[in-house]
Amino acid sequence: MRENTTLKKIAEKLNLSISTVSRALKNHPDISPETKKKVNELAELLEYDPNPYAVNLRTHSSKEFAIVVPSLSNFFYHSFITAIEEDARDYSYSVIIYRSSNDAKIEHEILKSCRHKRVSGIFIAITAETTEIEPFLKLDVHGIPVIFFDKVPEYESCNKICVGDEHAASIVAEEILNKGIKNVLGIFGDKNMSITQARMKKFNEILSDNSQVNIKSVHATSSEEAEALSLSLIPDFLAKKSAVFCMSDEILAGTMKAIQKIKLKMPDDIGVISISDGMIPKLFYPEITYAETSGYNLGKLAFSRMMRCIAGSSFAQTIIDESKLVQGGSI
Amino acid sequence: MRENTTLKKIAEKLNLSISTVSRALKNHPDISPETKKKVNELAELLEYDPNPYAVNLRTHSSKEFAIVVPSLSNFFYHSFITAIEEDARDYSYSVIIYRSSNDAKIEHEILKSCRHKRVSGIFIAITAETTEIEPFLKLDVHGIPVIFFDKVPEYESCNKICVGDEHAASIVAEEILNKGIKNVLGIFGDKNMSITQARMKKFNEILSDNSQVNIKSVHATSSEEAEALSLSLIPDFLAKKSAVFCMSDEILAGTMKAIQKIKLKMPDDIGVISISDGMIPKLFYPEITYAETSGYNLGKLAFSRMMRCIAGSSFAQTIIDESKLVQGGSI
DNA sequence: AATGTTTCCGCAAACGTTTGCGATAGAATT
DNA sequence: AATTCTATCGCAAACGTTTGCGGAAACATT
Repeated sequence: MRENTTLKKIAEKLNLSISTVSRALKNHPDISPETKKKVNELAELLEYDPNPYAVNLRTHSSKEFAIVVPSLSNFFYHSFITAIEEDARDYSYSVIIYRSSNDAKIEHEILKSCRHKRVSGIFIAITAETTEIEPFLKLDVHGIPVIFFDKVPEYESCNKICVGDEHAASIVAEEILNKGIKNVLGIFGDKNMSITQARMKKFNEILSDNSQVNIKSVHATSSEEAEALSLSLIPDFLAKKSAVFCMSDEILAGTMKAIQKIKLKMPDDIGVISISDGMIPKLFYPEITYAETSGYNLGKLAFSRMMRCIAGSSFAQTIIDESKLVQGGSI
Repeated sequence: MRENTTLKKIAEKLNLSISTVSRALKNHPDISPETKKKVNELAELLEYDPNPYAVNLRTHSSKEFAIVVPSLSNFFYHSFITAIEEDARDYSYSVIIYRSSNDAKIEHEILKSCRHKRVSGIFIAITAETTEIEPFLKLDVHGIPVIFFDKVPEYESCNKICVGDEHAASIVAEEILNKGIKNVLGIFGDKNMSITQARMKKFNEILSDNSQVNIKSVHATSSEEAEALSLSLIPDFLAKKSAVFCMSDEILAGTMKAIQKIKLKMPDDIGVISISDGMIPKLFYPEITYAETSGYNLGKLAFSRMMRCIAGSSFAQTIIDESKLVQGGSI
């Protein structure tokens, strides 16, 4: 096992002190140009790279961000991560990705590890079962900023970056009105999730304003359940100009299975519209019209908020990212 | 910013030396049971956790694995990561995930970072443009085992865990023969990729043995290209008992778009079969029959290989994971 | 009572940096 | 010629651990 080159080695070869080498490498004004040149050349040759553990031990700063997500099999998180990584690179931070598996215990361990590694900051989408926020506040006490995104806690005074659930639901509802749809089947997710409540409230609100539209809302907690509901309910909707709204990708997947099974054609037999990050909707023909929730945008917003926190802003803020309608041909 | 508790603080409160506290915490036989009890209790109370930077600086070991993948939006890698994380937890290793974005330069930086962090080991699926393997060999010199998976280099003497491309292609071909298909359109990926060559060779080999089957092979490098090819070629196949084989999810997505566009019914109008991790095939009705390449299996195999390496095995090995046919109803 | 064994614990060095401070030389100022 | 600057550099402490070694009791053996 070959050893890494250290300041000490460079110092010995050049007959200098360790401190001089260290300063030369960071372009400290105390060091003469000639010495700097010599040191830099040898460092280059020996492929010197500072030992991050020693640096951190000394300086208490790690120049790395942590991103914690419940799951990775998700286009939305993937594009969020992409956005963060892009920006982080510009500021020469590196990013490490953690996966909580939607398990509060694992999440807690990850947090602890982040604390001890003294990461520079944490971006986190909490698990569905996360109830305590003290651990997060504790991180702030330790000087590690926490930016919540997507799945955020109820707690008020913390930094949250969310997709605009109300806004997404509203542009979907508007589109339904525009198309002159008279019958709507809305399939929503788990009743207890705040995302469900927000999307459903706004959606029903807008469509109820228009007395000519007939709405039926149901809940499904899995793709299979969405499929079963679609199979049993959609046939009743075929008589008149109608559409089904799927609140999420998971539900959309189930509904599409049913539509294929009954051999319905979009948009004539039935319209389909959803809220999505855009991956699933593009697998079908015609492509599904959807309100796009952009993980990428969210990432950009989260990063700039993070940098502000690191710069010293202790002011907590909730930022909402609005989505835009992407036309498929399904409605 | 509150400070973390250190050995020193515990030592002072208990009027002990730092070394005694350290040893007590690791249950060293030199320490009396009473002292151990006192120390452990106070450590618990103060939420002591060793500073990983100090530990690493001292011991040169980090107890963490790195997983490097080109992309995260991929069910296959996701299940690979899941498998590694499960096993790592059992051995109290933690895992950090890096994303190379299919960029050799970024990959190289990640590798450097891994080296300086002295991760305990690296699991990596290399980028399409990775040509040099010296950096990987250098890691081995530094005592960091590297296990390649999925996308592996040509280089012989290294540890590789791959899906059995030949085997997957063969069971797909067998299924085509079983179903009595006479006309086959095979859509393969980029000609230059070894995975394409392996799958195509075996596929054509088996079907050619059977003189009654008529095969046409084409290449597509994107989902859109696959769709275009499907649109133009599939109509010619409708006359007789025929099927299309999609080498990958990307191609399958394009082909399915075309099939929906032409309004064909599976399996009567045309059969569809593919090699996949299983996510995309389940979005359609009927579900697509596919040879399953399991990231999860690969992960388990990779991990046990890794542990053997850490235990000292310098013997390089290539392990092939065979896949199994998952029946949909598409052929 | 003298010696040998345990049992329990502390000293101090080391890992590789960063950084405040002091030291030395020559140059510039009186 | 005595003094003050300035430019360069080195010393040493600190970050929080781990660990070889040695030391002092307490106990057991002659």
